Amino acid sequence: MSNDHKRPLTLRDVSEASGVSEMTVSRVLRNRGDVSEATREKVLAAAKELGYVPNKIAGALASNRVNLVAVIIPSLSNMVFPEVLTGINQVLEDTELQPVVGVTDYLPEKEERVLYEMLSWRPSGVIIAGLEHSEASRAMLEAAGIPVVEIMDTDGKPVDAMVGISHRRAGREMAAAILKAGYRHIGFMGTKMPLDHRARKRFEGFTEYLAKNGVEIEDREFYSGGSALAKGREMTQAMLERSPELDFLYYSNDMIGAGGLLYLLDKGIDVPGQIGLAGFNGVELLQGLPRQLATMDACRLEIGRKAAEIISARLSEPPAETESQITLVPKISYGDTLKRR
Amino acid sequence: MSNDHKRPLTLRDVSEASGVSEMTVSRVLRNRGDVSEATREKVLAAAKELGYVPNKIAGALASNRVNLVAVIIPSLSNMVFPEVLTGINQVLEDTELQPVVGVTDYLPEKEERVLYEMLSWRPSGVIIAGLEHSEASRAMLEAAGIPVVEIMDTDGKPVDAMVGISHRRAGREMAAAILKAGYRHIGFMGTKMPLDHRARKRFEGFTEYLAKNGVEIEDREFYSGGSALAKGREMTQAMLERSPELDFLYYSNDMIGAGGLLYLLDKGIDVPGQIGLAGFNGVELLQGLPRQLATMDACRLEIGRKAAEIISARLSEPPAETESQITLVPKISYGDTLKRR
DNA sequence: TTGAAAGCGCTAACAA
DNA sequence: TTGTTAGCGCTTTCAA
Repeated sequence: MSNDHKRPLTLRDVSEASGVSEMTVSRVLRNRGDVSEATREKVLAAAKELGYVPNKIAGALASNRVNLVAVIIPSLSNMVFPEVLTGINQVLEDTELQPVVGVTDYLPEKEERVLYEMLSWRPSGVIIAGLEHSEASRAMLEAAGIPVVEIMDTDGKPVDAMVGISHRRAGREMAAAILKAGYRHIGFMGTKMPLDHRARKRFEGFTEYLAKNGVEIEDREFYSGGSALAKGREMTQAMLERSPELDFLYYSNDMIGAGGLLYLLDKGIDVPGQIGLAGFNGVELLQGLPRQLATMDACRLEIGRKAAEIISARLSEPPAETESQITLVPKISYGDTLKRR
Repeated sequence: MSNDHKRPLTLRDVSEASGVSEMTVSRVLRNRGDVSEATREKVLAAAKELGYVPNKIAGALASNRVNLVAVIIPSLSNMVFPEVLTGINQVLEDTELQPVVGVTDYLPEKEERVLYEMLSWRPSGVIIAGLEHSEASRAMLEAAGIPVVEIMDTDGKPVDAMVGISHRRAGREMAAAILKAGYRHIGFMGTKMPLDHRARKRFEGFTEYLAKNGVEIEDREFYSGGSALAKGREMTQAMLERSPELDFLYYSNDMIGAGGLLYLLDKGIDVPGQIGLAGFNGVELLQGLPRQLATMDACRLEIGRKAAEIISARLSEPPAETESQITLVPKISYGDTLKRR
C-alpha cells in the first residue's frame, strides 16, 4: 500500500516488485494458465503490497473482450425498472458479466445517444427496454454484432432476442375481466406519455376489447409529474365529479390506482360494489393498503432474469442454445377491488 | 451502414473510405484541432455511411482519459438512491462525464468488490454512499488519485470530499420535536439492518436526546424484507397490542410509517391526538395519503447534485475551487401526524 | 492544415 | 512453467 508516486501502478511495477515477468504476473492475476504455487504467491503478495488494481481498459483492448452488458431503460424513478435490474443482477452475479445502466427518459434521441455512448465501450451484449427504437438505434444494434435482448414488450419484431409480456393482451384481459364482472361504465386514467409504448399498447388492447363488445370508455384523464398517489386521488375525484355514472376505473399504473382507492375509501364509497378499480404492475409496495387493488403482474423480475440468461448463454463458450423470443403471461390478481365472476 | 464483415469498424476503415489520414479522421470525430471544412465533411460522411462507432477503450488507453464517474450505492429498490442518481445525472448531463452505477446491497465485502471492479476501469471520479468502508476500500479510494465524494452522511471523516446530512442530528431533532409536543411514551420501528449506518445514527441521535431528557424508548421492532407498507401495518398492530400505553411511533422510514398511519386510520384511532407518528425521508410518493406523515427531508436530490458538482469542478481545467465538506440541514415537516408546539 | 511515428498497459501466440 | 514479441485502436507529439 505504498503508492506515493501519483502515476497509477502497472503490471510492470508488480513485475519488478516480485521479480516475475509481466506475462506471468498477468497470468496469476487472471488465474490463467499454469503457474507454480511459489511464483503465484510472490506475485499476489507484491500486488497486494503495492495496492495494484489492474487496468481493464488495457486488458480489454488487448484481449478484445469486455465483460460489460449495456442495460438501457427509460427511467429509474418508476420502481418497475429497478426491479428488472435486480433480476438482471441476480443472474449476472454468477458470471463474469457486469451490467452498466443507461437511462433514456423515454426519449428516442436520448436513447440513441446513450446507446452510441455504451456501444463505444464495446460491451458484450445489450439489454434494452422496448421494441420501438429510432432507425439509427436499430442500425447500431444490428451492426454491433453482439447479443441484443429487447425486454418488457413482445408486441412487435425484435432486432434479435426479446423477453416480455404482451401489453395489448394485458389490456384485453383486463377489459374482459371487467366486462365479465358486469361493469359497463368505464373511466381510464394514465400518464401523459405518448412515448411510453407499453402503456399505449395496454390502452389500445383495452379499448379494442371493449369496442368489440359494444362498450366505450366514457371518460379519461392523463397526468404528468408529481406524486402518483396524489395524482390518482385528484384525478379520481375530478373524474367522478365530472362523470358520476362511472362504475369502473382502470388506471395505467398501480400507484395512481392506489391514490384512487384511498380516495374512494375516504369517501365511504363501496368498492368494488359501487365502483370497481384496477391498476397495472403488481407493485409489491402496495401490499399494506386497506384493500388490495386489482392488478396484473408485469413479471419484472422474471423478465430481467430471462434477459440476462439469454445474454449469458449466447456468450458462453460454446454458445448455449436458448429460446430467444420469450413471452411471459401475466395473471390478473383480483384483489379486493374487482368483482370476480 | 454497410458493415457486412463481422469485424467492428476502426478509424482505419473511415480513413480509407474517406481518403483522409487516420489522424485527421480522429481530429474530426473529436472536434479537435483545425481541420478544413472540406475534409471535415468528407470524414463525417464516410463515418456515417459506414456506421462507425469509435472505440472508447482504445481512446481511453491512448489518451489516459476516461470520462466515467463511478457511483456506488447500497441499493436501488429504495427510492432514495434513484433520487440521488437523478441529481447526479442532472448535473453530469451538462458535462462530458458519465455516471456508472454499482450496487453493494449494504455489504462491505460487496462494496469492496464493486469498487475494485469500477476502479479497474480508471474512472475520473468516485461518488460513494456513506463514510464507513472496509480498510481495503478506503485504501483503494485514497490510492486512486481521483476526486472522491462520500455522500448521504456527514457524521464522520471523509477520505476526500463529502456531501450529506447529519443523521445523528436528524434523530435528535425529531426527538426534540416529539418531546416538545408532549409525547412521552415512544415506540420505534425500523429495518433490521446492522449495516445501514445512517439508520443506526438516526436511531442513536434519537435515543440519546430522549435519554438526556429522561425518556426512554418503551418498545421497538425491526423487520426485513417484504413490502414496507405491509410491514409497517403489521408491526404497528403488533406493537400497539403489546404496548397499548404508547403515544408516539417513530419509524425509520416513511414507507413503514405510512403503513402504520393507514392502520391507525383504519382503526379509527385519533392521530395525532391519541398517537403521533413520524417517519424519515420525505418521500414525495406518499403525498396522496389521507393524512400527511410527519417526516424529515433527506435532501436526496440536492446531495446528488452537489456531489456531481464537486466532481465536475475538481475535474475542470484548471480545477475550480469548491467546498468539499457540505452538510445540508433537513427541515422537519410536521404533516398531520405530529402536534406542533 | 495534415500526416507519420511512437506508445498507452495489457494479453495472444509462440518459443524456450 | 516461464518468458519474449507483437499488436489491440486510438491519441500524443512532432514534423512537414
